Amino acid sequence: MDVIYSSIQAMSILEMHNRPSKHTIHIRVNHYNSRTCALKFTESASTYQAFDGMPVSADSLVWNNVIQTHLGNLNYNKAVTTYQEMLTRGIRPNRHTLPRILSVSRLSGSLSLGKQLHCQAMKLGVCNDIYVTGSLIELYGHLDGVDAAKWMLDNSEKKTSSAVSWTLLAKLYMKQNKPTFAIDLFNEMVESGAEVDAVSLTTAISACILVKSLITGRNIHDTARKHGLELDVLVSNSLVKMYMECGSIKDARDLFDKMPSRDAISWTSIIQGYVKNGEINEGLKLFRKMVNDDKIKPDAVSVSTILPACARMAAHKNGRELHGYLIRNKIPTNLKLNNALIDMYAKSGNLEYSSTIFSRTKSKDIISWTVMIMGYSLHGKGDLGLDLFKKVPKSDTDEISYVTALHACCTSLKVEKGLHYFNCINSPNLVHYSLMAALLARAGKLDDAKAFAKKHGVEKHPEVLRALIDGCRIHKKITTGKRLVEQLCDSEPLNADNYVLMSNWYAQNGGKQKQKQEMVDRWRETIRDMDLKPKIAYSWIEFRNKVHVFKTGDVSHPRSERIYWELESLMKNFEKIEGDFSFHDVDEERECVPIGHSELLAVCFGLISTKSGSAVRVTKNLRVCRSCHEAVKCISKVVGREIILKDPNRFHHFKNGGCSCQDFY
DNA sequence: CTAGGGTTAG
Repeated sequence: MDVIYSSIQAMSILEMHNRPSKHTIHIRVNHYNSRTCALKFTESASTYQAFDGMPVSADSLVWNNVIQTHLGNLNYNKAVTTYQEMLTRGIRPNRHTLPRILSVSRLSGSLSLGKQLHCQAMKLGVCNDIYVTGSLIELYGHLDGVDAAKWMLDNSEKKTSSAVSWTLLAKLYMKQNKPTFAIDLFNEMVESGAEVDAVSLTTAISACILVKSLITGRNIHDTARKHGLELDVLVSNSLVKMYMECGSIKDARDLFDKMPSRDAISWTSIIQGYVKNGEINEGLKLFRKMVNDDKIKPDAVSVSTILPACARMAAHKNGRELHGYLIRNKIPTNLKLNNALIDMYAKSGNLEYSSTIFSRTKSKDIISWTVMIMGYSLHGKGDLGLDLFKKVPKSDTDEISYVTALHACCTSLKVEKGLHYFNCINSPNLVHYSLMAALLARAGKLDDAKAFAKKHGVEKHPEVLRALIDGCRIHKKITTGKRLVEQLCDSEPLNADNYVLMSNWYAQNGGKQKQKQEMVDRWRETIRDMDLKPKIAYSWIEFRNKVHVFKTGDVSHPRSERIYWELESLMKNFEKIEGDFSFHDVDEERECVPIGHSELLAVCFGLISTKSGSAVRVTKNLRVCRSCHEAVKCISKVVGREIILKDPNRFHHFKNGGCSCQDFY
């Protein structure tokens, strides 16, 4: 209170006397390279003899507070004027003044002011103060490059350079995306005998996370142990995160369990780690444990780190549980959290909830619009998405919102509109190009699509090629498609999925059975010979708060036998209904399993586990294959239930023998 | 009287 009062008092005094002074000190602007500037400053030190006459005054405290207040209010000009006024009045700046005014010069982006201040700091004899050194490192680091900052640290008196200075510099390296430099710096610091503290360890550990080096991470863990800081909450939080990011869940968990006290960050990072590794069940379990056992209230931030995971996993019930938690505990939501909820519900198949939250969100930003439009589009409701896009304030649109507009055009096959929106984009990027190519190709305008790609010089790009291939698949342009797949393999020779695509192309379109099989086998061999690893297909479904995962031909599920029995009896039904229904011998997943594709297993598990009439929601990590798509259409009719299948590209709402994607998947 | 800590949605 006193501080505030004295600041106000000082300010009013200053304002009263706020007229130009007769003896303003003129400070020469130095343009020397920062590596040499300190020397030059010394040479020109005689310019600043004025300081010598200044008495050390208790008044500095008040002035420092005024500068501090202006700094806190981001009022840089006023801070500088105050500092000048201070000088003209003969108040000697001290080691508390310089860091503040140096921050002002850094934040206002003025290197020349900073250099003048550096010079004054030397003249005033405060240059070796650790706070002054720190702010100079920050100043040079942000305005004159990290090398200048390094020079600062190297030339500061080692005995005064605290861990803070080292850490500041390490942070600068990390901003420059040079985490190895940060790690080297940390090791140098340890060797130099400077005190190792929690923050410097944390910084070094986050550098390890960037380089994903478990070995380096373990070394730093050892250092932390030696200094007795292993269980410091800051250090162990970042170690837990490091182990998770570097792929050692076990180390992360061991340390986490050892921690004497955990905060919301500890819990959030271990949960996020599990979720990132696909172990969403364990993540949710820990979330409940955090709330119930540790009595920690996750805030909006920690919930919104977990929600996107639910969105990715399409774990609708889990996401809803989190949402329910927020409501029950009256946790104040913010726009980001609301957007994450809209996105989560849309991506996990519950558009109604999405649009409810969306319409209740008062101050929408462009992300709110984007996630909602994308939500509609993912569910095959491109028209609704486009209606919504019309309502987006024009000034808010950005490149990503146009991505959703084009996506919506794609799902509703609106070629003219697509072209119109494409022309509205200031600087289109590859995503826009490939969506446009996909739109044209899907609409059957394959030549236009190719011409479009060529015109923009993206005709060889994998994403564009994939879009064109899709068009060929839908419109049965078998020969053109094959050529494009070959091009795709040429342009990405190490992507196994391309050869899988090639193999499937032959399997589905390759003419005579024997010849077909030969080609399929040949491509399989290629994949094996090149030692490439195609993605493994799996599907999952939520049941009783757990996510059940199925791989192709999976027999590991406890109810496996019952699942296959169900599948076989359903198959008999299709034959009756569809006549010549049959599966392809090879599909997009490389496996030669006639039935037992992961999505069918998950669907059947859903059918036998939930009550009749309710919708079954399944998610798959790869695109659903054509035969499964047909099969699920039939199943929806036979069992009279809605089946919602999410693949990486879209949602398929199967109902009464049809699909929302209208076979344009 | 003062710097360095984890960053959340498309």
